[in-house]
Amino acid sequence: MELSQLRTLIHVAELGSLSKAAERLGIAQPALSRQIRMLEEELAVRLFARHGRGMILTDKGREILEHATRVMVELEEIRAAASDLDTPLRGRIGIGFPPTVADIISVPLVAAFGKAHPQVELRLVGAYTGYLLDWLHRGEIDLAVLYDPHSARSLRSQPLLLENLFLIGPPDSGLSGTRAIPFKDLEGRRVLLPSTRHGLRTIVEQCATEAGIALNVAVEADSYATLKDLVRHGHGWTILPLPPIHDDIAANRLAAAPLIDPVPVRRLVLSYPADRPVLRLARFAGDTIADIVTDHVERGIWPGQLLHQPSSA
Amino acid sequence: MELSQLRTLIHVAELGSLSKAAERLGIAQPALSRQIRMLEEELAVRLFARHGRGMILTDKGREILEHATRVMVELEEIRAAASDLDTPLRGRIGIGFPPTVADIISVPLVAAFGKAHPQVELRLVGAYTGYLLDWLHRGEIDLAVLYDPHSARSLRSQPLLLENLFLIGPPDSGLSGTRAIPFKDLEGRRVLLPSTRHGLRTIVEQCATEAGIALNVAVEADSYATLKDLVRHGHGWTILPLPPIHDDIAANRLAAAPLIDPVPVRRLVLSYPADRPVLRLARFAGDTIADIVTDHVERGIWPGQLLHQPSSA
DNA sequence: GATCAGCTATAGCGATATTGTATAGCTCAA
DNA sequence: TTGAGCTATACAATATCGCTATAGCTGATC
Repeated sequence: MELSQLRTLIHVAELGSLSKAAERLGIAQPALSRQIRMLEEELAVRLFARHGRGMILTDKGREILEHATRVMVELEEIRAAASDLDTPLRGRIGIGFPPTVADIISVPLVAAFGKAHPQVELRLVGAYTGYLLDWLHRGEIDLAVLYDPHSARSLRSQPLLLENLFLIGPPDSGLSGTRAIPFKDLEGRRVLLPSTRHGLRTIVEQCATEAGIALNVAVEADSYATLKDLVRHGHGWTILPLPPIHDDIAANRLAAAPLIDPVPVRRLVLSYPADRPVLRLARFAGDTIADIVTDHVERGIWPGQLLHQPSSA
Repeated sequence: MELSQLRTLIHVAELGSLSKAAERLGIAQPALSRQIRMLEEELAVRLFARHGRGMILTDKGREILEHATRVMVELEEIRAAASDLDTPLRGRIGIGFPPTVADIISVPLVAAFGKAHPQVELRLVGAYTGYLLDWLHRGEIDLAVLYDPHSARSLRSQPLLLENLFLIGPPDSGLSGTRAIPFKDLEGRRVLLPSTRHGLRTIVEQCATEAGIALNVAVEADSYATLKDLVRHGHGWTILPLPPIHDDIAANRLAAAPLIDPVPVRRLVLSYPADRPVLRLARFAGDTIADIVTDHVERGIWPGQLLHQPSSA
């Protein structure tokens, strides 16, 4: 096995043709034909099925291609390690967030990339966990911040934060950051919540069960903006994380109080596809996101309990 | 860069000598000298520091060696993929468990290896999470089942199970699997628990706080056997997972009841070091452990909530 | 300080491997 | 049927690799 053979395998697989690969690589077509033949002979395996106009990978060829690709990735990492490490990274990366998390993290994340790796093209995607999971699996994004899904085997996740949820009411509701409200006190009161397919709703209902009460869910709305508006106009209270409410509280449009007995929390994780190595670009993005989360929690902007060790800088 | 150069790098690094590597590889020493020189020239990096009797890796050389090793691992995976997949794996693997989990998993795990990969040498290690984490980091074990630690960045974890904890009393305590006990009922009652540095204790105290009560911890003991004995002899009640109690309940030596408001649970995860690729041996072990956990939960032997999708068999 | 053992590095040469050229042969579209 | 587009093989040319010979350095020993 030689690196040139693996390189040829990769290019022929992508182009479906020895002749096209020869043109791309600047090597005569018969040379590539023999490289593939010698690789197939050494492994005693048919990598390609030939037909009249080109060749396509067999199942076994596809499997071996994945390893060959990883070899190339490691060689790139070798070259990267050998080169000046301060050299800015290039390329593009897709990062997914739940909408409210995107609001918090986008600006400092873009600033961090702009400073360290200005040539990187960022693609920041805000969507709900179900969509983000789908895009991770399909390779349309490279990593995502997720509210804790029941992890598929194909994801590698590292916990970031247990995010506290707060009771949100109108400004004259008497709710205060300094006076915790027992969950039981919500019995009989009108609450406005996202729909049952929303993870936050599941957590709130779980807490109601633990507190031994039934919730009076007057309205379901999946948009935080809608929920906030309804609360401001006196249609009931809601339960949300604090960051999207921060400005409304400062402007005395809304009030918030912590909940206890029990304390509703959501688990935030950073997830990567498990079947692809985490490249330096994704690693930088993940580290930066973790640092931003840490900073926001430590400054009190984002109430919750950190679940990871901040990276040493 | 050529594979022969990477292979030479690996052997010279290990032996600290071109001459010794030449002897091992059956190639003349000047040929290896030129291979290393050409690799250093291509990468524009000093991989080795030469001295009078041999050569040792530089920091950069050590970093590049890790990638080179991964390349070799991927090549082995290519050869393995190419060969008959039913061929039993060989080698040795270290797997760590918390003690009670080891009791449950060891026999079916060894049976599964014996059937599919009889030539694999298993090393099953029972220890508490702190020790297991340390051994994972140091490479003394290859994967571990852990009660959910605050994950270090260097681990890749996949969730397995939310394990329910039960209230355990003597047979005449009136405790029954069919009658859940509210956590509040423990107020004022003598309870026997592991010490404060034990994860289970943390969870129980957290639940007590949520229930708004203080626990009367009469005795601390880290051994489940000791706790069981003390309970049997009427010194108080304890809170433990069900599997280690299973036989005692069947023999009417102990009684158990679920707890609610809140329900105490522990999160079980399967962890691998993040800085090493998961080889087929470790992957087989991980899949098998997940299957055993699934089987035990589905048969009711291990009460809890599965957190992963069972592998399709 | 001299000598020797143990090591790495380079030069030159022959053997081997790889690539390029020429071309045969197959498939498929027009 | 013809021609375009492709893969596969044979052979020659070129590049690479390993071997031998040996220079030079370091460090242990006497």
